[in-house]
Amino acid sequence: MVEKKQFAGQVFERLLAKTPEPKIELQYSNPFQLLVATILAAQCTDLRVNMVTKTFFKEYPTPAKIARESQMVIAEKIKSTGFYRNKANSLIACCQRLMADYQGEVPRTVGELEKLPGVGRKTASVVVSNAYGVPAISVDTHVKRVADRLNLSKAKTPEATEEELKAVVAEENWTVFSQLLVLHGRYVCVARNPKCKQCTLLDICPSNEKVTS
DNA sequence: CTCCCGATAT
DNA sequence: ATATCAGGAG
Repeated sequence: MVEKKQFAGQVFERLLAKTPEPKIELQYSNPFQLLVATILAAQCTDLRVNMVTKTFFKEYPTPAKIARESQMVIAEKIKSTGFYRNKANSLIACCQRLMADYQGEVPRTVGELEKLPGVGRKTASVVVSNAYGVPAISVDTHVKRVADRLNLSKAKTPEATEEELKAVVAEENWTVFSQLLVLHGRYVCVARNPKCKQCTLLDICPSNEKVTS
């Protein structure tokens, strides 16, 4: 446990040295936009979401309008993010709930957010940490993979990984740590051919010997 | 555990 | 042409 905390701290320091200000790549200018962008980001790259939201947010600046829109109309506009029917339904239902139960505001806790349609634990954590400054570790596919390769977690589920990471990282660093792992996973410790040669963690990574590139 | 889907890397 | 990417709901 103690060694694991030290190891996590070492990972944190090294990644932070490379990226002093790790920030989320989704573009948004308020909690509502971040919520919408993150719902659209399910199984989709942030880059593509940004292409869609750039115009989508001009047309739908608040939950009020989405809540009254038809599924087909929304679906058409978010099509390129994939799973567009599901996401359109989620978005509309989510905005209806925002209007009905939260005066159009985005709730400030993971618990409340998770109750919203289309919002799972990963999305809720992203919103709460980035929009409201609540410490959170959101375990997406990148965090899961990187934590796994670093043996920081051998958990099977994202929920379990989240708990293991929270146990070895100081709470005030949760959000930054989480974002560092996302960026590291997205650009260096990628799924297919991890770029180990240019990895700042190469010498301390338990998975380094198996890789060549 | 299966379904939902377009975009991009190979 | 096909494998892989990237979360949530039922």
